[in-house]
Amino acid sequence: MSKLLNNLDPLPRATLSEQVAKQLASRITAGDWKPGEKLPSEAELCKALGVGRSSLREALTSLAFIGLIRVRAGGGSYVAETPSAYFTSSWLHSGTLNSEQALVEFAEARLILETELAGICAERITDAEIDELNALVEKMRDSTNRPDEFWKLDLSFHIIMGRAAKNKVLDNILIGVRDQMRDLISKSLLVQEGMEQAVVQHSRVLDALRQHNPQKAREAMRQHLQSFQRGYKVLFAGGHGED
Amino acid sequence: MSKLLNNLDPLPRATLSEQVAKQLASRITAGDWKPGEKLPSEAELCKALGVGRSSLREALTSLAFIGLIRVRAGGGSYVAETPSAYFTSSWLHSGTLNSEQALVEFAEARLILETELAGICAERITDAEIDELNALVEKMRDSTNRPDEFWKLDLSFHIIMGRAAKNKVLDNILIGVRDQMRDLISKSLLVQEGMEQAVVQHSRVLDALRQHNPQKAREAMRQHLQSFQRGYKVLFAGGHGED
DNA sequence: TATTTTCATGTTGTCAGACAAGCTGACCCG
DNA sequence: CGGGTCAGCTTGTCTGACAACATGAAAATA
Repeated sequence: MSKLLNNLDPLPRATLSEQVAKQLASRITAGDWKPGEKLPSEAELCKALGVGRSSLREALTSLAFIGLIRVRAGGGSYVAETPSAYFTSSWLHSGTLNSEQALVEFAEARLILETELAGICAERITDAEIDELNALVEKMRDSTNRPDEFWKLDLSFHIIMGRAAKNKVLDNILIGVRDQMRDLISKSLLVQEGMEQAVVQHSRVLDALRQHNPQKAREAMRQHLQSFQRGYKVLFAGGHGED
Repeated sequence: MSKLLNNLDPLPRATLSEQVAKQLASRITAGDWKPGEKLPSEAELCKALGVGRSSLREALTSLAFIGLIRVRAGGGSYVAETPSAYFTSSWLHSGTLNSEQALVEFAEARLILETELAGICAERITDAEIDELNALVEKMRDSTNRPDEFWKLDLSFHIIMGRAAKNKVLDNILIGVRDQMRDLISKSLLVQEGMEQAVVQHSRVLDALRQHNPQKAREAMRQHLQSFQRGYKVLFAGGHGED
């Protein structure tokens, strides 16, 4: 039931309004329209894009909802001055992760976030949560020959840690960042002895958490992620030209 | 032209589809429909909410765009199993920042992010960027009697630092977090000698950046933010019942 | 002339209807 | 019992219509 059904991209049969939304979004982030500038009217955009008003409006309301644009009834649509809100959604939808630079930045962000999270987690984790993590590590030990199974356990470990840190804000941010790197994470485990290493490293992190030692937890997590980074760098250097 | 036009909430003249989107979103996050569950059909929702299909669909496509729900053509709408993407937008639209707990979490997240950002910034900042920051600190020195002016400079300082760190991912995350705390940040400067302190602390951070000393930069930034936290804690303890 | 009022025009908000495309389950046939 | 067919429901998209709103120009007023 779960052979290799894991990473099948749900074939991009995107709806029209979604395509329009993405296109407009990338146009805006690319700078075709700058913050504060007025977009063409709906009628013009419809004609230019060759879509009906419904589709266009669904796209515009989506962009307005995430705060990329601002629409004034009767007055037109404007690129928001502070498109701060956009950061998550833009990652999600416009595939920023193809450039190596973006990848490096994501990895760095994850390293920082996950390291510090481990630190505060060490201060706040409960015994029950420690038991959960322990069970996971045990399972991981038995799954080093099943990559797809293993990577789920790996992810669970980090998710439980996120909960155990008792900071939903950080947890959510980290979930978003991880989500962006999902494919990469699962692939990097396939590199050489990625999984054996990961087991050892996770159990080191767990030890530090068990001792409620933030400094040690941070250090263990940092080592884990750095070796992960080495893993995917090999991957990236090796398989360059897809899409 | 800019007297007290700063923090005027743009009077919630919300569009119908926006109201619907928010209502459905809060229903979902509240657990009325759980991840994986099927929402009622568009026709039913229209009748229940008393809105036309356009408005409802604009709401649904917005929620689909941010990944809260998944819509299958001909098959219905379903709450997404992994609503991770939602975190930003949920902050933005449903005012999560009223509870003290959320506030503490945001402050902690900001402390971590901004501290680490200062660290990598120290490694990568250019001379031109240092000059920019220096000019800002000078201006701050002369603005300790104009809070609204001062807080803009304060914000600019952090924004330039964000750029100088050369990591857009972290920068964007931090922008989002700061955006959530915007009101709080500006208010906390009014507390006692908030601004005089801030000038000193910013210049300490700047010194560390000028020396390209990550450790020192982190420490200076941590002190800055911790004193900021003390500031707003006073504020929060003092003025409890607004709204 | 200077200021205010009015208003025509363009733009967005919302509704309703129509049809295509897609999904689902029941029914029927081999 | 297995498999194909089809009716009915659901979403995707287009079109047309009208209300609400915004804006700038023309007109009325001081």
